[in-house]
Amino acid sequence: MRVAVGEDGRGGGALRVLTEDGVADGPVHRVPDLVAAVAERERDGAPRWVWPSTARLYPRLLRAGVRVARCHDLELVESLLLGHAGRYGEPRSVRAAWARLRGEPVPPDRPPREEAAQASLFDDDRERDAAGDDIEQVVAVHAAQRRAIAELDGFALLAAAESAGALVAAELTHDGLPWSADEHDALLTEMLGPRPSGGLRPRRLQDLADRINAAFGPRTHVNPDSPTQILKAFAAAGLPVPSTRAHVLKRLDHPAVPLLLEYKELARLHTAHGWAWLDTWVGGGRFRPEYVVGGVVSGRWATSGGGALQIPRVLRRAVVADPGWSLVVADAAQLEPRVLAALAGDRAFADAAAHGDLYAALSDAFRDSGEVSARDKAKIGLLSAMYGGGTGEAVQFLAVLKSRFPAAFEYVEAAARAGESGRLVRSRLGRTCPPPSAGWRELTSAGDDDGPAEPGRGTAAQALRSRGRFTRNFVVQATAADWALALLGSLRRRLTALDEPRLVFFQHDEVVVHTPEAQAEDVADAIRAAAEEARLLLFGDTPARFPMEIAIVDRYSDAK
DNA sequence: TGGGCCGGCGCG
DNA sequence: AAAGCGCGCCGGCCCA
Repeated sequence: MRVAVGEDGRGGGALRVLTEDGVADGPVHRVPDLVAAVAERERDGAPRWVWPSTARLYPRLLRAGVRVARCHDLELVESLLLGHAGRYGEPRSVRAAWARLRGEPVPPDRPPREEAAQASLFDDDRERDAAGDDIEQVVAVHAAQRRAIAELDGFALLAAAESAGALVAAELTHDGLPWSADEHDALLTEMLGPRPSGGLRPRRLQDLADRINAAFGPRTHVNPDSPTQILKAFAAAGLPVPSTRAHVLKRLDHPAVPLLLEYKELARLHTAHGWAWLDTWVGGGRFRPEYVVGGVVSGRWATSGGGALQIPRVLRRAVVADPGWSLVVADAAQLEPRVLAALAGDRAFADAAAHGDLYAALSDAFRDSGEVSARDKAKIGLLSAMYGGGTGEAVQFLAVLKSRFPAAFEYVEAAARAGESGRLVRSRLGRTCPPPSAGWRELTSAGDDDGPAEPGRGTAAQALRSRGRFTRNFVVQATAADWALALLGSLRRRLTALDEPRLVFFQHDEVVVHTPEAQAEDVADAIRAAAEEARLLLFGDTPARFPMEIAIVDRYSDAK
């Protein structure tokens, strides 16, 4: 059973029962307390909730202690359908979708900030009504989406997985990642010195900054945070460099270099994940980042604050399970090459990807050269195939891959050719890459491959290759995201059955579950089962496997 | 002073 | 050793 939901902007709303196809199957029920109404229906029957936006509605339900099993997120599905039709970036609200159905002018989406502010800003009923949902529109847009989905292979699963992902994302924010502010503070103090007052540099950073200045001599003054000033200082010292990136500096023989490298590393920790970050993002022993489902074209999630997907490895020491609880940390080993093996139906490759270390399994195709191990050659070759590299030694490694695994090789080559000719490519479940920009079409259609390039735009040949690399990678990265989303949905369902364990972190191909110690092994089993279910849902009987590396720990940093 | 771009680097 | 893909965030810096 499905139930359509519309909010009225005052805490109430409307519900309407639908058939699976989305046909209204009863009258509209107006309810004064939407949270209570959803809670009640979820208890007796757990329908699939059809609502405009999980990100807007579900946090309120969670705060009231209400969790739901399934939903259909109209805005996320609208985005997927628009993308499939090559119409990236068009408004995706229910209002906009309704207008498209009726051939009326399509209203633009409201920026997220305005949306967040809306609840508190309205001071009269008319404005509230304008911000609320029209249940008739909800029902009609859902029915149209169901019809469109039915025409597209894999899309029903994609819509369900994306919607389940939205539930997970809201729950991750609500539950939070266990985070020890004391451990974090101790780590910062160890590495940077005591917390400074005001906007001062921590002692260790100031000390390094002073020594860097001394290393450049008495007449030079540099702010180590300024790449421009560092470039000038090295040039003045007779060492012109193209940039101040760590790998460039490493090649220089100058006393400032080791100091600068250390400064950069510590300054990064201080500015990105220092005390200010701790104050802003950690409270009550939990880190609560905001995730953006569908925020990356490939279907990966983005974050809108807190940088949850860029937590430095050294900080994982601050992620500590509650007393009597454990963290179950699981990541999909070498997910992308395995996805390619399954996608391409490359028998030899999939067999190699059936067990254990994939790169090691492929390394018999290569020879150790002393400098580079056979395993590393296999890895470089694979990454080059998936990312579009192919300079230097990678060329030979690619050639070996091509002869050993022709189907996998051809799969990504075909995706690259599609991109270069301006066509769209899709993930296994149908998530579609954005079309090339008008500027790209203009630049590449003239046929002036090596004509004079306009400043800053590059040549047509560069643009073609760049688009080819993008679509080449898209098919693999987006299908890996399909798989991860399917795993997440399956795991969420299994954890609900275990009751207490909670998903607390998700990062592309890795999950962390916070669980009572006694249930840790059950959680590990649930993760393995979810990975297997995702494999079957996406690829059926492929011989490729997606092994999960699982660790049961008290601290995130103790996993691998 | 605030917006926007860029260099650089964290994560996968 | 870096590279080839996808992101977010910071400080510096330029401009209005």
